[in-house]
Amino acid sequence: MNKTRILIIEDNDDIRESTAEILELAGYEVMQAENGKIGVEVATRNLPDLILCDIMMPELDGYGVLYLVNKNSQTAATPFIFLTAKAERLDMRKGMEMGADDYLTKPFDDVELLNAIESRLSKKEKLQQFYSQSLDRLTHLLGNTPGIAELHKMIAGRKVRTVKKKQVIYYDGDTVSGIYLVLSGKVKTTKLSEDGRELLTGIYSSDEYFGVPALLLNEPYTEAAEALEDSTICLLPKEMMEELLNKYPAVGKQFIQILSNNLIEKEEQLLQLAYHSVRKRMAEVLIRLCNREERSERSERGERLERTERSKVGTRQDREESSKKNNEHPDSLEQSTGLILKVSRDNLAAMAGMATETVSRILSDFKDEEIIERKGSQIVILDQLRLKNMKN
Amino acid sequence: MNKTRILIIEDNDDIRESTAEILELAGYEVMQAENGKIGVEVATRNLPDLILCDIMMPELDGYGVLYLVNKNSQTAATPFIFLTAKAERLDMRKGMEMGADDYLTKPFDDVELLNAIESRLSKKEKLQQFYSQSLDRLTHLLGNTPGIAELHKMIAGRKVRTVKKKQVIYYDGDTVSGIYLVLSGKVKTTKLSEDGRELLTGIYSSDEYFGVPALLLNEPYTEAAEALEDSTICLLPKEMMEELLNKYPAVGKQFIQILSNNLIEKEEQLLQLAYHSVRKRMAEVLIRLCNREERSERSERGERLERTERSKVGTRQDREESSKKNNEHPDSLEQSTGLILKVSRDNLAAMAGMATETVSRILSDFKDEEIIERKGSQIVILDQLRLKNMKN
DNA sequence: CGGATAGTTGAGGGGGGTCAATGGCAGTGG
DNA sequence: CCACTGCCATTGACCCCCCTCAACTATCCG
Repeated sequence: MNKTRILIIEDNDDIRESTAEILELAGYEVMQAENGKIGVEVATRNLPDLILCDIMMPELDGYGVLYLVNKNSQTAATPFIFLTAKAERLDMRKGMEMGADDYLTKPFDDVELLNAIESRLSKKEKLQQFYSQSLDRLTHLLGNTPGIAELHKMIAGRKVRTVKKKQVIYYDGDTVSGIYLVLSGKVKTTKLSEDGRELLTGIYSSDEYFGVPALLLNEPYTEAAEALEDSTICLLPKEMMEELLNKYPAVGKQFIQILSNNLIEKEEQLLQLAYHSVRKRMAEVLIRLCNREERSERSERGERLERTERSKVGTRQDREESSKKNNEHPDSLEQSTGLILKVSRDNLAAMAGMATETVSRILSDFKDEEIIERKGSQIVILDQLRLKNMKN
Repeated sequence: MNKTRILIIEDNDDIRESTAEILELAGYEVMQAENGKIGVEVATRNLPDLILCDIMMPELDGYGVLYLVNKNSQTAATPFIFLTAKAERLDMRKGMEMGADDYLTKPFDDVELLNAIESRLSKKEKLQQFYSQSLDRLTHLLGNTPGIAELHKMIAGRKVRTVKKKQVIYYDGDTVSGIYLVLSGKVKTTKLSEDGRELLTGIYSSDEYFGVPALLLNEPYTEAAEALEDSTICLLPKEMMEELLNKYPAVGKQFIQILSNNLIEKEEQLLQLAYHSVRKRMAEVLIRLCNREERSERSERGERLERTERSKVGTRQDREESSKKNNEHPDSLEQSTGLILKVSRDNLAAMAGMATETVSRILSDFKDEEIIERKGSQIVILDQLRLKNMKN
């Protein structure tokens, strides 16, 4: 096997050369660049396996490098680690949100450096493997017309980004660089009203796209996106999408379906907000969440054959799944009593457009009426039917 | 010029033959069919210029004939007149809603018959001419990529349907036969809540499509559509749309844009319904209506050169336009004070999701504050800015 | 184990829905 | 021409739903 090749972009000669030395001793092949511009050139020409990059640099700063590297499909999947002085911590978050994979604060010692690099390289491999599974799943589910296959090939080449719970992926008003696909975890999109209350406009889990309408309209986002739990997502850049849309009608049809579904759902929600009591709205929100849950459960079950090796990756996640299975087997029908939802009151309130206190009160009522049960902050749905027939 | 060719479909031999005789005397070329099945065959083979058709027939009834004739693109644009016994009046409405152009109640005399036929033939010509103008307009506006041109060619071949104010075009739950394009007039789509209150989900005027998501999802309508004023619309059947979508990415892109826009607008409305006071919501609804008005006004103005002959067709409509122009010229800026809106309180209430009484009250307040003025049941917008900055 | 964060419960008040009565306006028929 | 009728818009009275504020309790985390 070839040596792993690392590119260091750093304007300070001392730091760059000493770092390079450490890495060479550790058995890596090292390339050096003394500013961002050169760095990008080297990256595109030599396609390193990993990039270390300073933020503060003349000519082109670290953000610029990251942006350009991500834009180029050949280098986009390359792990990218920021090197940064301690004072720049705040800017770091921005860097992470732009798609950097990790960061090291200067001064760093040898161990830190090598650890970060190795963990990143191994993680990349794992994620790549994991993602290729969910890709298979997608392909499997959606059939395999010419355009869709291209779409998936494109997804395959993209960098997988991990976001932590509560991390913001984009803000309302940000310019759009592409469309996002959730590989694992959950992401919510929200709109803020002037007085600061938020409305949850969508929840997206595995295999779902978000940020779609903004991309296709070529306008800034009209909503913010935030991870509900630790998630892995994948950015499909605008240029690629447009090319695919222009070439393959099937891709367009795919998105038309998604948009149409969304639209109808939103109209239903409008009706509910307009004329239904909080009580009924709460019930409807719970049902929406149940349906999501059942759907994703079903799609997971359908795949269980082909990926028994997944247990190597997920640990906590698998425990959850088995606990769900217990509650699911007693009656194997759709009408599954005992579905567990994990949502904060705040998110429930933001979905139904009401105050968190009201959510609390209504859930208490539901519990008294034995429609639901509370397990800590989780909600167990006992009687979907009564939720569906909730009077106004 | 060739003789105009008329097809009579009628199972009663006496009526059919006597009618045929009258028509031949009047100089038409006549074809006869003694039941629906034969009628459809003759229609597709000989492509008559007009079809007269009984409703109650063995083998295939009038509705069936109409359905099949409309489905075939070669015959879809042929004027279609129902012949019906007096007792069947109620069924008639159904026939008209399905796309018949007129009906005659048996027994009818010669004059009635010939009048109906001639008026229909001349109207067809006028409409065809008018529509080809709005087609030009569309093509002009949207550029002329390969797919779009096909789309317009298709529109050109379609029958134009006229609907009267308050006439329902489709109901919630109806199966979808195609997508609608408004050529003139205004159409609203509404959803009904269980307790009968309605929410207005969209208003569509010239050159806008409605019924889009239902078609593209292949599911029944989730809303009802009704004409707000006398309108002309055009149905683009499902099969054709699918073919175009599969062939031309540009067509798909077009609809993606429409859907995305709709989606973002709906999300904005969700936010408003969730957290804004009725007062602010009312202001927002008025602004939405103003924007629509200004937009359609602008697109009309852009075209005024190419269609001076239009005054032959519209009479009432043109008077409206000139009255608008008076209120528009004083300041030629966008910020036009004095925009006139014609909406019923009920529709306003349905748009904002509140009670009509509340609409009344708020409009009264706005009038006191000199933000609007009332001219009969019309509303004159005096101060858009204050509407936009309405506090919550 | 505190300190923070998330969730629950109570009291109070106002925004906006409901019901009902009245006022305007257009269409209809005498 | 007016009276009659029916529909739509307006206004008032009432009161209930749900939001706000506030205090309290549970849960999670270092």
